[in-house]
Amino acid sequence: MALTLREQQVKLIERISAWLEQEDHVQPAVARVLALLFVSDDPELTFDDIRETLLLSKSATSNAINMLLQVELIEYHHRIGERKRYFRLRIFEWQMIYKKLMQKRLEFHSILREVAKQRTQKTPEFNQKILEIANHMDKVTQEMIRLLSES
Amino acid sequence: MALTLREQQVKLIERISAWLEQEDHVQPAVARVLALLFVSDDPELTFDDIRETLLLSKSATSNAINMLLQVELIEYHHRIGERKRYFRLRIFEWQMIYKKLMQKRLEFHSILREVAKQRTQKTPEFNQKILEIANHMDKVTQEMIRLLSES
DNA sequence: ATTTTAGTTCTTTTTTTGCAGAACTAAAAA
DNA sequence: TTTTTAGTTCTGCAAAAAAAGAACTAAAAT
Repeated sequence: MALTLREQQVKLIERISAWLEQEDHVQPAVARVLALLFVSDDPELTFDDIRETLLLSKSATSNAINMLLQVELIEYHHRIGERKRYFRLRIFEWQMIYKKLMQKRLEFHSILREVAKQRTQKTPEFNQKILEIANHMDKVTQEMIRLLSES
Repeated sequence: MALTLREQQVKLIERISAWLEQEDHVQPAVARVLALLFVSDDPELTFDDIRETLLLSKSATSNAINMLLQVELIEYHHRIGERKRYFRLRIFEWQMIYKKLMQKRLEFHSILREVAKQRTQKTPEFNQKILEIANHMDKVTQEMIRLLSES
């Protein structure tokens, strides 16, 4: 049976998922599943708890859960003697999540260095500027990653 | 008349725009316009240079340019005696760009604090954990913003 | 005064995404 | 052995996003 959510819980789910959709371009159903795990009274929910509470189809629920598992934002475990999985947040390794975001930025800086190298040689100042910026952004990003590792 | 791009330039445009589309969810035409400004031999291009080189319609070009202007990733100026605008990258204020991204994260941390406050009181450890994480993420993010300001 | 330039805005078409629903599957329970 | 549980996978559709094309506009040039 579906969980009964208080009005404030519903509102928070809306706020969280709106943020995730707009800022991180997380797809709606995925955002709502994640949000539900933040606000539900029980921090561990089953497939059907999620499906029934959010009024999603099985396929949408399955997809959303598998996406969240893949990016390691949630995890599951079994309770002894039970078949179904209990899903919960994994945000407690949030440094890892932030680190991944930073790593992605580093890739972009590499592309920029490639650009600086391959550009026409007729614009040396511009090329140099791109290279400097790539290196500078890279240094700062590395520093951020270090900062996260210490946390 | 359209610019003639070397094969390596085309490949770089593809790499840059693919990254922007996948990691930053920038829409295709916008990503390509930005990419073109990185790789074109001339760092300043007109509306029609862009339109013809990327084979875009006027409306798509107009939209893409205006979006990039709005988020301050590009800027334009006029050459004396000429009517058309010359667009160029503004990535040289990249710290500002990164700062904006970080500021957005802070909003999410605020929502999390709200969650911790509004959750059921029956899971004090879980609530406390959310609060601690929000505060911790916030501190580190602020530190990153400071790091960017120094750069 | 009218034509051209450098775009913008509106409408339509195309493409992509997100989800529902049904059919399917593998393991466990009865 | 068959039935149930706990999902997954496939097909199709509706809505939203992205871009095209045409009509429009304001300033400048002729």
